[in-house]
Amino acid sequence: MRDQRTETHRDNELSPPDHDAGLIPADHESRCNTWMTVNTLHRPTHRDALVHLESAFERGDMVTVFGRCTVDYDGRATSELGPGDRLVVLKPDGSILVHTDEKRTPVNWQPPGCTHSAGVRDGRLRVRSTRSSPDERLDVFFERVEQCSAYAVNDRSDLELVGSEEDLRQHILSDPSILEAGFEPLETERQSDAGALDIFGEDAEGVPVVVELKRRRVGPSAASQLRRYVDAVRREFGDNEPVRGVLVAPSVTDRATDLLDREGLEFVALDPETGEPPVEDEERGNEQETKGERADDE
Amino acid sequence: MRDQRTETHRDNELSPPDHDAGLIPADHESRCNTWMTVNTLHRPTHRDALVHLESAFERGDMVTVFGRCTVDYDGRATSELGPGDRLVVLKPDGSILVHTDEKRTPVNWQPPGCTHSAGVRDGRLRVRSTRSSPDERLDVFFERVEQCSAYAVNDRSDLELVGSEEDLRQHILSDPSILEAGFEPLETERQSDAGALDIFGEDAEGVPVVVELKRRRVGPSAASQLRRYVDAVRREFGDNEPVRGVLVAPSVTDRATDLLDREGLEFVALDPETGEPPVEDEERGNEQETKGERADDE
DNA sequence: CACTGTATATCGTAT
DNA sequence: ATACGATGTACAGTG
Repeated sequence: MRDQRTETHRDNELSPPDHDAGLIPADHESRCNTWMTVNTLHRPTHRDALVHLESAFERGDMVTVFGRCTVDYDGRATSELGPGDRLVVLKPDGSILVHTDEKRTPVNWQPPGCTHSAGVRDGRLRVRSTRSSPDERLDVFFERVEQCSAYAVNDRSDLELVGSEEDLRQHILSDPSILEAGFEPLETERQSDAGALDIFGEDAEGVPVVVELKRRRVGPSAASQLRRYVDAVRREFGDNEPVRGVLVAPSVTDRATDLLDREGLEFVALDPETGEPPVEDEERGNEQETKGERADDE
Repeated sequence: MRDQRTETHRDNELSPPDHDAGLIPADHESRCNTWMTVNTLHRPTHRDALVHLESAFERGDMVTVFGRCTVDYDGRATSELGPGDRLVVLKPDGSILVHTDEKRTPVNWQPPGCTHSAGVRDGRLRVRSTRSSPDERLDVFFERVEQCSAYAVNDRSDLELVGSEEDLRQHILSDPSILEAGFEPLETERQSDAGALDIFGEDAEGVPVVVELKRRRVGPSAASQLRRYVDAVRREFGDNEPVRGVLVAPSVTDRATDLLDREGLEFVALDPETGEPPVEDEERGNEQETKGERADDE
């Protein structure tokens, strides 16, 4: 992902804070290892934190700031957050996260592409992140900084993930019969007036089939999406030509089943990881005949 | 291996402040300065980090761990992440985030409700977060810990946010004419076979109107959603009764406009923050006559 | 629990 | 840049 650094001298921003509570002997720390990967100030003055932040931005470090703060956001929406202790994470790609002690989702944030800056205003440390298009601004005002760390990140690895919709597609393409005997895929991402079709193919009778894939249990919106695609293909092919629509997912809700039935669309249960029919919980209310023929109530 | 500096700044932790897991009374706020709110180890041994983590979990602290690690996830999907430097955040509500130096979204995570644990396995520090239903496990293996911090978080403030779909609804309910002259809201969240309708009302002629609200520019899926609702109400009212469907959003894409037209549905442009027609970029390809009557090409 | 829909969604890809 | 759909979406509200 990123390159590692080669510079270790950072003594300028390691000026010790004024209070002595929780002091880190910075110079000692920097000598501990040749590659300085973390640089931390405990209870710094706003001024020291400011210098620390700015040099971290300069270096392209990832930064965390913990302390008592308020947050102000104005952009796609507008929000205010009163005083509290939060962990703020600033990334060199321009993203910023404000985390409380709850939830996976930050209470405030900004996606990559923003510009970070810091300053002292009215006796508070202001950490600001802005961007244009859309015009947005996120301000964090610290009345007190408990800790401020800069991290030199070295990360080349990419995440490998199994069980996506793409995996489900590969399962079907490598063995089309798991969808239905005689199914023949003709095209993936085939364009239509309504957008790209996941899989377009023909059944054993040569009837066109639109296949929409979902990696997890589907509701009404997936049924509607399939309908839009089938409608588009029908407009393309004319009213005389039959076109089938098949929704493929591990399971389906009752309301979606009703919708599919009304629209004359079909459902096939497949697990995205295995490419096989998922194990049925007989208790659950969604029994579908996985081995029976498809209902031809059209 | 490298066990330099095993005891780092733990002095305050050894005299427990007994601050019952971050729930600090407001009237003791002044004393908060003397309490230890952050507890940090630099380059700890795995064993020291382990002890630090476990007592932080015990206290209900928020925790960050930075170092070189690999990540293993198995649950709704499966993923692997090779070695790299990451910032791991563990929250007392059971959520965990693994952040690289890029993206707003963590590279791996677990939502609230998980159980955190830590241990040393094969010379690596293992931080594990698990839950059942769904059965999921996230393992972070640190080959080296650069820094490990525990934060006592005190946060009572709630986020106040303006510009949501709910705000748009309030705008329309307090002045229904911004939707259309003579519009009368009758019910919000009215139930139908297809789900709850944002606003259900009547126009000046007494014709039923289904209103679907969106806080931002809408595409085909919003049009389909409105169609599902209108269909349900039409089934309810019978074929003789006319039912109108109106999509309200700041703007709409071309494909969604086509879809709405084909379905005989309507669009009204309103900004969720102001409740007024948004300022038009004449350059943009989505000109709609904001002051003209609605197109009655049905 | 499951179901449904919103989100400052974020993110990737194609146009 | 916008459009469109996937996401291990997360999250809230309801039944």
